[in-house]
Amino acid sequence: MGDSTKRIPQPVVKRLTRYLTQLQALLERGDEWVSSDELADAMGLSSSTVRQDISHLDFSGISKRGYATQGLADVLMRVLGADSPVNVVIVGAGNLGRALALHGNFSRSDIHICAVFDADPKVVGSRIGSIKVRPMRDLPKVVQANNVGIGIIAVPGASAQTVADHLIAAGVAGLLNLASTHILAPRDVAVVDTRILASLRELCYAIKVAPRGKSRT
Amino acid sequence: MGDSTKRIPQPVVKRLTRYLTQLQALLERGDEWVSSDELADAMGLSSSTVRQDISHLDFSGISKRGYATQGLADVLMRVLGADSPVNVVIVGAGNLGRALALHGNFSRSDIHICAVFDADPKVVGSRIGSIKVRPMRDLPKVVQANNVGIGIIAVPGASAQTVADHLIAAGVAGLLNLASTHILAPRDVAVVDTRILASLRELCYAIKVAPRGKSRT
DNA sequence: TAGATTGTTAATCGATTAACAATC
DNA sequence: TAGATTGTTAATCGATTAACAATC
Repeated sequence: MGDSTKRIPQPVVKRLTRYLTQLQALLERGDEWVSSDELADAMGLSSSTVRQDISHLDFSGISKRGYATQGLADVLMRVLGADSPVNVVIVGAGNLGRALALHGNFSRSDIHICAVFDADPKVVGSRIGSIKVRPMRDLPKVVQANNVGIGIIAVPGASAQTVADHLIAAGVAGLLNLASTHILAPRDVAVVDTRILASLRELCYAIKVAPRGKSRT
Repeated sequence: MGDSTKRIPQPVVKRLTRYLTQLQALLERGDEWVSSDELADAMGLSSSTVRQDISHLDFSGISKRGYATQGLADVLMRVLGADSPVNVVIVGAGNLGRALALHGNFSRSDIHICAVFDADPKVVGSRIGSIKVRPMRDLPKVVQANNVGIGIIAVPGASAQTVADHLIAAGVAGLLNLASTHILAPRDVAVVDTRILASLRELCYAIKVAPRGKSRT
């Protein structure tokens, strides 16, 4: 039985976000029930892990039938905080910042991008879709006025820490760091690094130690 | 002492890629030596973890002085496969694909983006920087001709699996998946998900359970 | 030398997996 | 009912941390 008072471990939270994505796909297909085994198969896990993870939630499946897709999705939304909208700002109106601001998935979700900022006066004032790029000095004002919870850092590594400091000072509670450098933040500010370049390096290592064709033991 | 025959655990590889980034920054600053403690501080780890990680490598520090920055960087490059160039293709010439193709960091590294593909005939033929967008039917040819090791999936979730299948059939050994859906691949193909949307959900959870100001125990 | 820092072992911690009784 | 699937406990596995002797 789930105990909503306990903090859910990070690896479990990571998987829960994936379950939610998967459940939403199942809902679109009209599947009313899903078993731990089906979920596990779809995401490359064992059914044991899935059940263990779900046991962190305040939600029960039914023997022989599995989990109610809609019900589980609802609980996950609530637990992950995906049921209440979050305001987000993006700093950096370069290619990556633009791509994120235009990314359709956000508009369909509870994540609302309410402003894009850039330090370059030449970029300030231009439009990304329906969003106007604003100067950095507006940051504190916008963050406070819109109760912005998350700042997305989409600037080169060299300025990432400075931008982070500004966002933290403005009052955001979480940072999504798209730059490749590590960011230092006080403990009460959550930081998630996407590290795309690092992921590529991981891949390079993986294909080096286990090239295709060479079967592993 | 490092044993180059043993596979390095995934969490360690992840951190090694970060060490490399950090070391390269230190090199630019001209630092010749770095201690486990300094590295740990810069990345929010303990010095014990850093030493433990480095012990996987065939590299020794020197008591009282630490690690030779250049030497450690060199070994990391070799171990991670960052010393030999890798050819990469991007599938999807949308905002995200374009952003990646134009991303400066790659050109400065051993990662070489040699082609961008798109299924949309309206996009095929257009240019992204110096790269021309090619039709999907050219994929197998290009992958084989350039010995492409990694395919980057920058398409919407709905077509991600199809694109993955094409890339796998063409012969890539690794996939970087920027779509939010999970991808199934044979065991000899490495897959790394970036899951930007999932990272944002993680952040939502983090700021929900531990909002700023509410000090944790 | 004395002190700082590595390399490594052992202890702790936490996550995953296996197994199975409970149950629909 | 018989069989499938959950929920949960216990066992395993692996990663992190702590500690400290070796060493420059």
